[in-house]
Amino acid sequence: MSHTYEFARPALTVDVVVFALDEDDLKVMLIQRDLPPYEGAWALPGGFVRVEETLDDAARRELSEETGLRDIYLEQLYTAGQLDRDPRERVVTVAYYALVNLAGHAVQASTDARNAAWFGMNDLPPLAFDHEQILKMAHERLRTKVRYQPIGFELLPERFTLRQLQHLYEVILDRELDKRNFRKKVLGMEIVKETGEIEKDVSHRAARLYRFDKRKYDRLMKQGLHFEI
Amino acid sequence: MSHTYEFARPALTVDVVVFALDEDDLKVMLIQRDLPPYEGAWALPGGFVRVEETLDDAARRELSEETGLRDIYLEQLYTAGQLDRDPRERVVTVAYYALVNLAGHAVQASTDARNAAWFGMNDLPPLAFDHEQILKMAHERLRTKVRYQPIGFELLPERFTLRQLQHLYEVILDRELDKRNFRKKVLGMEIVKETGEIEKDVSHRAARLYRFDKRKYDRLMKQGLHFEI
DNA sequence: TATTTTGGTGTTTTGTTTACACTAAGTCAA
DNA sequence: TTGACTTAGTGTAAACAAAACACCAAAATA
Repeated sequence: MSHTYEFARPALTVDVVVFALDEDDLKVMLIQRDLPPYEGAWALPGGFVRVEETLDDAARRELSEETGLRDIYLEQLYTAGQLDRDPRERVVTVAYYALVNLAGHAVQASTDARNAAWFGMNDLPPLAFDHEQILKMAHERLRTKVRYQPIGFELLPERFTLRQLQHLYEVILDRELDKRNFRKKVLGMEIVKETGEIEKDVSHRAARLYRFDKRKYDRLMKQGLHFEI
Repeated sequence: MSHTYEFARPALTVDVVVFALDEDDLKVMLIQRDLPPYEGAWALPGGFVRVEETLDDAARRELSEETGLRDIYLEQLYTAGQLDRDPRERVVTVAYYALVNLAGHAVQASTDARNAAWFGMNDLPPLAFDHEQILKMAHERLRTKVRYQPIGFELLPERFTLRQLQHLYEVILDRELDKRNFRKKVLGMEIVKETGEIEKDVSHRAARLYRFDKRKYDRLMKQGLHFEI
């Protein structure tokens, strides 16, 4: 079935920059394209927005179809509308970024894409379309936002050590932080809570496990308080 | 001439929240609709994105057609895609916000809209579509962004007094600032420059006129320095 | 049981932010 | 022309926040 409109309409897509964190650095999920244009090149997961779904729904659906990831933190980034960003026709894309903890979510490439894989931010292949630009913007947004919104926790397992949390900030902000000052600050804000447990299977003294206390955070923010790292 | 596609496509529009500042208050430009839906209601200026123009171009074109405003500061806000935001059909809109100084730009309602007018942010009429939500978001963005980006200057004439600048921040941030601390901070950052002139036609002691020094600002930012009010 | 690795903890110094009040310059009206 | 009024312009001290800095404890491993 086809659809006819009085005026020409741009196609509308969503693209998602999915970030994750491993021991060493920040990773992005990419998909190898199995269709022209840019056949064989790596690209952000994404696809067309259906007329009966919201933008957020479209982003979640594409992510689930192409990578198997679901129930993850997702936020709109910006909308790219250059005239020549797709060689076939006018395509406007709403870009999102997502944060996932590697431990909790196994990735499986599925029917839509030949291959899905994680790439280190310092080891990226050439990307299709304007995806390099979108990725750059997402990275920048993550860097600025992580400092005043507690989104970093989305990259960690539910229970984490303060070392892991500090490591997260060091990787994202790309600078070293002082252990004592960091712990003072985080614990002082009272937005993480001890679980009473300690980490297991490590070949050194085990650290306490904490979890992010969202209730407490929301209460503090309502009082006009301030989160900042 | 009509256009046919294999899959249904949402319509794509742009909407612009135009802010200005007068002596008392932050103002927004609204347009009274002369067509259904929401005939007679006030709405943000905006309209359909043409297939051969970028999103920014569409926003500028609509703004110019509907309000006569041109060459003003414009920045993308976010893209709204709820299913029911327009009663006629699925419409996705890319929202922008714009800043203009009232002195430099006379507003003229033109053919597209019966009427364009400024409204104080504390004295808004009911708005068409989801424009209230978009406006709220734009206001929030302005409040946060003005503190760490020198966009406030866009709301002032090219030459301004420190009193005007302080007033701007007080209105946008909705709190009083200390005169001495404010001046210390602004002059200390060295991003405004004395023009050597003083204001005219005021019925009290005339203040010095300054202008924003963009070159200096860019240089400071390149050195990794920080703007914050 | 000695060695290695990471966990966990306070104090001092430095810089930043806030609070606060008076004199100077010009306008206006009596 | 003088007195009253309005806004311009200026510095210091106190409070608070950020940064620098080093050692002992606990657990694992050889």
